[in-house]
Amino acid sequence: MKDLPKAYSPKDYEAQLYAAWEKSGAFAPDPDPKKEPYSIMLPPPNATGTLHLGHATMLALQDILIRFKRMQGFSTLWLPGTDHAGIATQSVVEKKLQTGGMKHPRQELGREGLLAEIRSFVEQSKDTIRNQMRKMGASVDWSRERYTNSEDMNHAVNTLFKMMYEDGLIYRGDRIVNWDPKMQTTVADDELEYEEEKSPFYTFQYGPFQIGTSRPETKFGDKVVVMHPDDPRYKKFKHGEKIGPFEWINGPTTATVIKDEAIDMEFGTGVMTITPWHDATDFGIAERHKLEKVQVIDAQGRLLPIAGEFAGEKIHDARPKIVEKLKEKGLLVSTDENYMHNVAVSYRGKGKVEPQIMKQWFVDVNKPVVDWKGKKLSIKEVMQDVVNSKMIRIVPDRFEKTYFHWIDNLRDWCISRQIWWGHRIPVWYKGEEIAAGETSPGEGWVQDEDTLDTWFSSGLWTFSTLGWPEKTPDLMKFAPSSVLETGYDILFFWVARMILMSTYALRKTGFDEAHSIPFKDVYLHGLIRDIRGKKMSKSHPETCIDPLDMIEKYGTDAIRLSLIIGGTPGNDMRLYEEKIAGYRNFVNKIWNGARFVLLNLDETDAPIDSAALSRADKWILTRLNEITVQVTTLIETYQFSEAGLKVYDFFWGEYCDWYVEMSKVAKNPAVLKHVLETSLALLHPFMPFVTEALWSELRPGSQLMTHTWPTTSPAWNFPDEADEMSRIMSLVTAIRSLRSEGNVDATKKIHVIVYAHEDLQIVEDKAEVIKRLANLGQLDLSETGPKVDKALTTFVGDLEIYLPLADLLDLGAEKLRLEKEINNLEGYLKSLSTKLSNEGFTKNAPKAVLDQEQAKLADATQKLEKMKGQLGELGV
RNA sequence: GGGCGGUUAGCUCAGUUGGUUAGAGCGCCACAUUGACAUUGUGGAGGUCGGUGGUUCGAAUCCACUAUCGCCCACCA
Repeated sequence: MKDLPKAYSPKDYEAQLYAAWEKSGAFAPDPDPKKEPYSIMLPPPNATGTLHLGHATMLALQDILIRFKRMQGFSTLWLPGTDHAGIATQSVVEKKLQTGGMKHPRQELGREGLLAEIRSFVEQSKDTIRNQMRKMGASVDWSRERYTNSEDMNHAVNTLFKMMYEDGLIYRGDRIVNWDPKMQTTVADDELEYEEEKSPFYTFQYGPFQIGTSRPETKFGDKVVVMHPDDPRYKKFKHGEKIGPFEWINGPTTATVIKDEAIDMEFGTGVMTITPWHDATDFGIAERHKLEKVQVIDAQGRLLPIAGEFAGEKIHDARPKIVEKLKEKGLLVSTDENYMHNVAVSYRGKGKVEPQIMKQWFVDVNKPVVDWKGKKLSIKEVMQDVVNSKMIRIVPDRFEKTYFHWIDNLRDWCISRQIWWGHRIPVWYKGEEIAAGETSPGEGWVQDEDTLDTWFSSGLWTFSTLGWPEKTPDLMKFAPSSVLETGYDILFFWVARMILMSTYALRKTGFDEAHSIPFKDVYLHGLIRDIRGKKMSKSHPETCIDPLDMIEKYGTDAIRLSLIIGGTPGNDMRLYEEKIAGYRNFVNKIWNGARFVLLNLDETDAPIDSAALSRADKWILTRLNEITVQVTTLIETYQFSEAGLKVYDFFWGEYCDWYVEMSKVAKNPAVLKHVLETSLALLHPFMPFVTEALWSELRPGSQLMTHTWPTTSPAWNFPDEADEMSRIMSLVTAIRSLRSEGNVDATKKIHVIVYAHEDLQIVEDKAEVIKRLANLGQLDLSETGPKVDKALTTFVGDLEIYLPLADLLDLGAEKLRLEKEINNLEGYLKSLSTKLSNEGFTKNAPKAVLDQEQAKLADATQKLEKMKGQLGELGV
């Protein structure tokens, strides 16, 4: 007799259990060389703050996989870590310093001073994150924790940079970049967000043309007017023709006509002037036609001397004045005040982006430098090949399409950032000379001031964390990792970049193609949304859920389940408190189910006696086998929600509601205990804490986390008895339903089909049925109340009747149903035999499939015969 | 403009190669309650699976068209 409290209190167990797991050393991979490796690299959260529900989901999913594989006997590595998140972190810290009263942190603190501030902030964040991961129950190997901006990571980054530089993959060039004047840095194309903005759209007279623009402040240097070559309105203008002089903002100007297909004839007047320095499309046109590029706005967002009287003004202030001047000159044709357009904003720093031409470092994605399957491929082609050839599988597979589309449009990647926080570019300058390397080539060399894009270093995550460029035992054993589990929102940012970096770097350092990929599977989870389906944000505190609050309130197991169940790969999921409370109830149900077992255990603790199994025992053991197979397969195919639901339903709906109830009349402690323990094992990956807590009550001194994953027991498989049992259960349900309607004594005619041992009897009078049932089980069913209710449930274990159709049925309806079913089956049989007589199918299909089809055929034939028999017996 | 996803009970969602009477949780209604559990049990009400057409013996599931909501990419002079 154990004395456990009536309700499970997570707080009393969780921290203590986690500490015990950690102490047991089982978080680290088992060194046994016979065990197959299984590894997951945790997508490193940004070391900028706290974990949100997205992180919690990711931790839960990965922990399920790791715990599952660990129990299955793999040598599992789950490597944790954090990301330094360049722009995001520097921006957060600068903002903090500014709210603290410092006006210009960069100028006031200098490079080293600001970096010191950021470092201490990051250390704090890391601690918070570690603590939260522990609370989530994440069974990560803390001894291998990594950080993207540590010294060894820096070494890996520098080594790779140098390799790429020497291969000509990294080059420096003048390119149009997305300049964030607020953070004073460039931003990558895919780090842009677009915000809708209403701003006036002006049409100006430009020589003989009318041109539209929402940005008149860029128009000072425009000397090129572009139109579509097929536009009939401008047929008389020739490509290359000079126009003017005519009056423009600051006096007369001339222009050149250029015809280019990039122009949309439908938009505005179909003519525009271009500003190559400050617009990506214009830059493209200028490159194609080898046009001059003039800078109009500086890096701080101020107009340059070319703007004449407006020089030095902020664009925002200058814009209305410029329009006013053009209006006075009679050059303003019209103004559309309601023009809606998108403005590019930095995803990280939230600053409005101004395109600029600048000297930046780029990665060439089209240069064929990778030895890949006997050819020289560009990194872009390798990225396509690994997914095309299924070396890497993306789940759900629809994201493969998205991935390919992104790669098809991939341009050279700008990797330099004008911020201080991050990996400083390992390039050194001395006059005109340039050298790449980790350390200064010597006297008088100056290192590049800029840092690398954060994704450059996180792209190395899967292998740099294992010790690359050294060929460490970990790297040899655990790369490539088994699965990358992350949100679909960073498929491009990160997943693609890891594929790029890993294939290049590992191939370059002697790994074959199969060992150069970063991971074998990619599992993408959806985003967690609030009850309204909106992204959770701090601006809506009423629907924004903090995982820590929920853990405090409902326990970790409950929140883990509520994040897993009901979610499907790649689809967003809504979360709300009631759902978490629901799973808290399940946690408590498990607790109490186990309490019952503990109270009813046999002192002898004898093993299951196969010769002394009741029908109920046989049924629950058979069901347990089925569930074990299903759950295993479902987890292996990343169907976590279904897997969790399966055990949930089994444990609550079958084990507790039926088997435990029956045990109150006639119990088999060995079976009770076995099914409970196996269920706990099956549930452990989903809800590690409560299962481990109960396990230690059932088997003191033993650890569930490292216990063997359940397998089926062929000796305890009784499909026929299980089948009978479920029919009996249906009958009981039907009788309960009658009783609950107050119909126990009713004389209403209902036909019940009861197959007794041998002879078929059709009993038309319900009262008669009740009487017979009562005789069989010595029950007085005329009584109502919980006693009868309970008795009905419990006595089915001994009920010696067989019910193929556990229902109360109208005979006419039953006949119709059977006829319909027979008709369907005949059609089914026809299609099966057609399939099996088709040579194309029989020749090409694998044997297993053929056998399966044959079995289906036999099965259906038998079923058909049975139904025909039943129809005959009905005799209606 | 290109692509992807959703639309199933009052609400939130499952339903993976088409197959008995479409499921769960929450909510709702009725009943029950001293022994595993009120964080409970039992029963019930509630759905023409967005629409139309097609394929099939059989469609929530496959195909075509369509409506609507959402997301991603590109473009926006």
